Amino acid sequence: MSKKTDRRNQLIDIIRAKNGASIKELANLLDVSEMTIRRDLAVLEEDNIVNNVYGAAIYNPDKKYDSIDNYEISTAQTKQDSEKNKIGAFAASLIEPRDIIVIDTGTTTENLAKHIDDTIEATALCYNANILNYLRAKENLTIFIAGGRYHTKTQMVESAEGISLINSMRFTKAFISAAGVHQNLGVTCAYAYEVPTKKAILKSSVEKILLLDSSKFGKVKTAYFADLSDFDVIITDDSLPTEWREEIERLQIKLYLV
Amino acid sequence: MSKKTDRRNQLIDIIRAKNGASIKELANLLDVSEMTIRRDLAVLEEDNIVNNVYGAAIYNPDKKYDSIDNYEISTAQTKQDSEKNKIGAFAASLIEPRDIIVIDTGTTTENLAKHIDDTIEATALCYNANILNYLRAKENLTIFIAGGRYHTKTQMVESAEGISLINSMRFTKAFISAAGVHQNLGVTCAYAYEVPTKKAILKSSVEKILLLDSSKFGKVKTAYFADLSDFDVIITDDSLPTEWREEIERLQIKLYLV
DNA sequence: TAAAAAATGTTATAATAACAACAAAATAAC
DNA sequence: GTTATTTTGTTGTTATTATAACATTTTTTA
Repeated sequence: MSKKTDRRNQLIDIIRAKNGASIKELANLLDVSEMTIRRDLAVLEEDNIVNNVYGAAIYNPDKKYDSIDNYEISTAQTKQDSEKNKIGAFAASLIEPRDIIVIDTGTTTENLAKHIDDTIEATALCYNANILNYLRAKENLTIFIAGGRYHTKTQMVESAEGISLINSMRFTKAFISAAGVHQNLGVTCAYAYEVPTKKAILKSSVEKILLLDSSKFGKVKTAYFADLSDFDVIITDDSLPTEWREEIERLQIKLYLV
Repeated sequence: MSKKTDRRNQLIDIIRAKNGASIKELANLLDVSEMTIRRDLAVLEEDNIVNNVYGAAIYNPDKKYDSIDNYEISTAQTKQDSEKNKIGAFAASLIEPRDIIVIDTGTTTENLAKHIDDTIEATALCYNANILNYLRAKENLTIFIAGGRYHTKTQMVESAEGISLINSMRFTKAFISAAGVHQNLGVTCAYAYEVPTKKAILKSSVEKILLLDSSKFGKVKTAYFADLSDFDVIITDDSLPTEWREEIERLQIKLYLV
C-alpha cells in the first residue's frame, strides 16, 4: 500500500475515533504539513467519508461507512458516489442569485443541496427530508417543501397537495435526477410514486437540468416520466460513451461532463 | 434562562446528529449570532459534551452511548425545559397502536416526537422540520408532512396546500401546543401564520389534546386560534394554579398534571 | 542512474474566525 | 411598572486558516 493511502487510512481512523479533528492536530499527529492534510481531506470529502469545515474535518455520520477498514477497498465501492458528488457540486455552481430552483429527490441532487453556496440569495423547493436538512443550513435561502406521504426508503415526500403547491409556483431552474436513460424508452425512475411530482416540476420550470452519473445511460427502470429531449441541460461524468455524446448533441441539449 | 437551555439542547441534538458542526452553520440553524453559539459551546465543552476546535464543535465521542436526551438534566438548570420534556413524554405515552395523530409545531410537541415509542405502529402528520427528523427515526411509523413555506425561526412549514392535505385526512388524536391561554381571550400562539393550520387540525381530529407548561396560563399572545373549551384533554405541569384547575374541571376537560 | 512524474512542502496573500469590549435587548427582581 | 441583572448582539482588532503558485523532495520508470 502506498504511503499516501496509508496516511489516508490513518486519517480516517483518527477522525472516526474522535468524530472529527482539526487540521493542525492531524498534521501534528501524522507529522506532515497542513497542506498535505488539506489535500487528503479534500479527497476523503469527495468520497463522502468526512465533511470538511473551516479548520477541521468531521466524520460523516452516515452509517454505511461505519466499518471501513481499508481505504483502497472503500474507494472502489464509492467511485460512483464521488461522481455524484462532483455532478452535484457542478450543478450547485449553476445557481445564480434570485434563482427560484426546484430540487428533485435522489442522492445526486442531495449532493447538489450540500454544495449550494451558503450565502446565495435564492428560493428553493424540495420534497426530500435529507435535502431539506441541507437547505435549512443555508443563510439566505427561502425554502419550500412540497408535502405529503414520507417514503422511508427514498426520504421523498409526495402527494396531490404537494403537486398543487408545485403547480402554483414557477421555477427558473429544475434540477432533476433519474435512474435510467434509454434511447427509445426515455427517462425513467425507480418508483411510480415519483412520476407525478417529476412531471409537475418539468411543467413549471424554465430550464430543465438532468443530473445523473454516466452508468445510468442505456438503463431502463420501471417508471417512465420524460423523454431526453424534454431537458435543456445534462450534467454527467466524463465516462459517458461517445454514442451518447452524439445523441445528446443531436438533440441540441447542453452537455456538461465533470 | 429556559430559552438558553433550550437552545443548548438543540445544539447538542444537532451536533450529535452530525458528529460536529461549524459555528456558522449552527448560528444559521438556530438563528442567533455566532457569538452566542461560541458562548454556548464553551459551556458545553466545560460539561464535556463537545470538543471545540477553530471554527467548529465536535461531539465528544465518549458521550456517544450515553442517553442524555436533555441537557438540563445533566446540569440541573431551569424547570420549564424539563417540564416540556415531561409533558412531551407523557403525551407520547397516550399514543396507541393504529392511532392517526397530528403533531403541532413547537418545542413541547418536539419533545413529544422525541419520546414516541420507537416501534409503535401508527400514522403521524407533522409540519415542522425538527419534528420530522425525530419521526423519521421511528421504525413502524407512517409519516406525512404538510408542505409549504419553511419558517427559519420556528422550523414550521405552512401553506394553503398543506392545509388541504390536513383537510383531506382524519386524525384520532391531535397534539397541539400554544403560547398563551387566557380565560376571556382564549388560546393563542406567537405567529399569525400558525393559525390556519392549527384551526385545520382541530377540525379534522377526534380527540384534541393541548400540551403546554403551566407558565403559559394567563398569558396572551398575538394570534388567537381556539377557545379552551375546544380541547378534550390538557397536559401541563403540576405548578398549575388552583383557579385554572377549577376552570378546566368546569369545562369538563380531562386534565393531566405531570 | 537520470529524467520524468508525482507528491509534498513553503511562502505570501486573501479569507475567515476568535476575541474583547461595549451596546442593546430580554428577563428577573423589586 | 421600574430598576437591576442577565443575556445577546455588534463592532473593531487580532489571530488563525485557506488558497494559489511555486520550490523541493520523493517516487517511477526507462
